[in-house]
Amino acid sequence: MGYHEAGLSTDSRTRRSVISNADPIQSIPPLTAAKGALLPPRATANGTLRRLQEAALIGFCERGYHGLSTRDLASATGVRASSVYAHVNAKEDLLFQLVTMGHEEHNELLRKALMGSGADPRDQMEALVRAHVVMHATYPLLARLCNKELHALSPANAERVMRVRLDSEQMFLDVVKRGIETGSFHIPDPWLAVAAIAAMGLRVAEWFEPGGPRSVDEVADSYSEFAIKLLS
Amino acid sequence: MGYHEAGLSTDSRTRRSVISNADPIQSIPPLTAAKGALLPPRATANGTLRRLQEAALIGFCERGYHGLSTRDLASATGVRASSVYAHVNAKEDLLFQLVTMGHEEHNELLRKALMGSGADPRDQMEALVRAHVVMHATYPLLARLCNKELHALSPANAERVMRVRLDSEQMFLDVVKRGIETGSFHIPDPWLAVAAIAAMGLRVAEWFEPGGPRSVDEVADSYSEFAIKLLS
DNA sequence: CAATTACGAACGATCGCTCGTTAGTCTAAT
DNA sequence: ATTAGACTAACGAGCGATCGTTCGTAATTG
Repeated sequence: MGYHEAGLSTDSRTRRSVISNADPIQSIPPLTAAKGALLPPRATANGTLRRLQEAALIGFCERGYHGLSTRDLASATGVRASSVYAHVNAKEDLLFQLVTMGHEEHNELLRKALMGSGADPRDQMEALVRAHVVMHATYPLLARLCNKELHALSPANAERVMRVRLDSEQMFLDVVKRGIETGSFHIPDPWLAVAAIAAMGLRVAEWFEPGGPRSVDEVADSYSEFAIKLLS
Repeated sequence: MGYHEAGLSTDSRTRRSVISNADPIQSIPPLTAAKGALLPPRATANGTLRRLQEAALIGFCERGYHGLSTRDLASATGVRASSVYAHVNAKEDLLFQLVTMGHEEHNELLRKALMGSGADPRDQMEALVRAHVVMHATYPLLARLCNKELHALSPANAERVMRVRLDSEQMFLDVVKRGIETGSFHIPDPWLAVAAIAAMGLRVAEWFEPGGPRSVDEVADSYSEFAIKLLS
């Protein structure tokens, strides 16, 4: 069977016909064809399941979880709708797999960054922000999914994801608190600063393009510098 | 007719039964009952249309555009599904009304902030960030909708919204560029700094609670200080 | 009387998903 | 070497439910 490119047809859920002339001046960027790998190396699935995951990633991002039907998902994968269920138990499983993947990759990158940096809170924070930005610039679709479609998860699955998220947040918070104790940082509200720093990186996934004018490293450098300035 | 609270029933679109014990440790915050007004004063609609807008705002945020059916929307409004169409031509109209409202309110707040500040780029930036944060903390649901559900708009409607958005971005960019010229700011990449500063404020809508430990002013103060530090 | 707002019924389309079947592939016994 | 059986992944058909929307009509309002 030939490998179908994960191109999604026009949204079959918008029934009302729409005058679709006038290409938007700068609408949502066309994310159907990203440059690098869509999924991190920890995504071990291959074959049809892998293509399902990648098509789901693109489709959920472009249309939202409920906006992508299993038939369109199957079509983008090059398979029939019924065949999807030979690989997953439910549509939600795909979302959960992707969101889990994203959160665990993010958490591991942060952890490694922290382990690889010295004892200076400034170095630690730079490493954290760098890893945070690298994640969001390297896997922007996955990051977007993790931040926009959590509502479609069952409560039990959402809880598992949130646990990882809180753990990641705690890493930032611990570094900031220790930096205040050691006199490196001068901030009255550690949580608020962490929220601001994390937010900068999160948003990178919304505009970064692998082939664009800025390299991942340039953005990571700038943002870690921003973070240090912000904390000083 | 009694005013129905905009309580949404459990998601009727998730068919597969799910073991939903174990309340999530900190899942998506319950946004069904916000403290202040859901919509800015520029929302002139009253009566049923107003309640439709507010129920749509809550529902679209909680479940995504395609995740909220017109029947659930009507039910939350205290009306039948067919009655919705006495007030709007299509489901998308409600999303467009809300998203337009949010973007125009945001744009106007920025413009007023800029007009009310002096000639110093630092003051101007502080005013912009303050307005930016105030918007996202005062109308968090509206802000979330504006940043998560644009994909469900028709291309023509998305274009109109993006025009306002680009105009708002330009205000930040102009102030930063002039600040560099006057020697107030020292950064190599104005756009990147604007992206970072804007991102901090955008994220406020995801966690801010009107009755929470931090007041709107406190957050706005901190974030405008962050922005100045970041640009220096 | 005209306009507005609500309603129940129902339209065709699409939803997530299940079922029985089939073709291909690997293993193991003949 | 061949065959039997188990397993896999794909398929078309179709299930009941729900989708966004339309329509004719009744009640209310100015």
